[in-house]
Amino acid sequence: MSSINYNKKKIALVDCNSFYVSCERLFNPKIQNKPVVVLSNNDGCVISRSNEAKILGIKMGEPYFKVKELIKRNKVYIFSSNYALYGDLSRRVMRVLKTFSPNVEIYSIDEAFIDLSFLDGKSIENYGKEIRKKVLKWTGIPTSVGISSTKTLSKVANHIAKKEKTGVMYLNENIDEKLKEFPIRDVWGVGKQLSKLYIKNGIDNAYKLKSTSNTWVKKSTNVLGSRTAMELRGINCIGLQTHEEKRKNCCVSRSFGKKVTDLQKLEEAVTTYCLNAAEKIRGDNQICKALTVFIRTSPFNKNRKYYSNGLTIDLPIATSNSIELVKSARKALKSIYKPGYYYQKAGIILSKLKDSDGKDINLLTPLLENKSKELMKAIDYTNMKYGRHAISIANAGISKGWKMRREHSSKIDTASFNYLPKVSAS
DNA sequence: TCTGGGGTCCTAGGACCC
DNA sequence: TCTGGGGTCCTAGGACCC
Repeated sequence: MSSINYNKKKIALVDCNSFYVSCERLFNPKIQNKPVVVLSNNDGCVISRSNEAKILGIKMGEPYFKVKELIKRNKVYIFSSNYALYGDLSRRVMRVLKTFSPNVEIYSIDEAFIDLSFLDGKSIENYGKEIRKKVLKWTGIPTSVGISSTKTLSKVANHIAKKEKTGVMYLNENIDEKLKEFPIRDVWGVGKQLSKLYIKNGIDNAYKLKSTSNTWVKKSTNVLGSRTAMELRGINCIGLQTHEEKRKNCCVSRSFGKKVTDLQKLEEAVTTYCLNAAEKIRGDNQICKALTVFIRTSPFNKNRKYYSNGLTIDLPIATSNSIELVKSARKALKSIYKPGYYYQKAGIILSKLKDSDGKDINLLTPLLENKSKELMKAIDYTNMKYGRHAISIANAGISKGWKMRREHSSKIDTASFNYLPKVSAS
């Protein structure tokens, strides 16, 4: 007996192909059809690969030093990541996507869910093609479009679309056949741990998870696990989030280019991260009530003792004031710092964020608070105009011996006219 | 020698209260 | 000798995502 789905949703997942690589290619036509990778901060890991690079066997997230030889041998083009560029191009892509439906959820820097329920089943595949065409024409970024009745199924459809010539897949018929070929570890929401658990219980593809009793799934995993299984059955459990919500935490952390041993260098780093984070939350009109500082040595080096620690300070008054935050951050750092270790990474998390609507001004120090607000505005403005940290607090240090490596940067800045991409309007 | 960064959500367990 | 139970709130840690 076939069930009838009234008001069945049609959700498209648009995913930019090898997004960071595609961004670099936009400004460098020579690397079309060539193997290309983009490295994470500090040139640590491979985080984006062109198809040619994937074929060479370079894996996602692989440490750069492990594939360095392979990369050299095959003349793979390498880029250090340039997030300002990718963020800018992402916004352009999303702007185009919003012309296709009033209900768009920007899911990540290179992905968006689009509600296409207003279309009939016949026109939907063509609509997907139109989306791809327009995004490519207006931004130069290639995409894949997967469409189905739930977010989880549209993720599956998108995987399949990546292998289709058209780049579009409407998963509506023979769903079970497709799910039988779909490995469990590739299902959205199934990570390493769940994958292990499912396979141990004989569930090695998406179809088997779909057919497993919900009671078992819920008992063996949690509500998220059962939500995934339900979505595979075509039942919508994960709603479309069409308005952007403000973040609840703000973290700035970096690995160091060289290991750091002394407190002063750590202080410089943590101060810089703190200034960054404070600027970020002020940009969103937020204030924070708590702050965490963490430091750690390398978890990979088996020859040295591992140390990892963090301390959270509950602030007496919620604030976004850089000076206040830096003061607390330094205090936290001092109490977790231990000499004799080779630190690899440090970071700061601003948490318990809330909107700063002016009501939060402390009654005891309204004058001071207002003054510092003006000061923060001035700092943000100057940094925006003259480059990041034209103005900085003395403790941020000048030498920056701990700064990260970025040896392969394309140095493209979309804010500069010299680098505007040429898009053909044919 | 060299292994990213920034998020979200859920759960178990402790603290606390009556 | 006998040492409750149920509720709420918070947090740390884990799992997941890109």
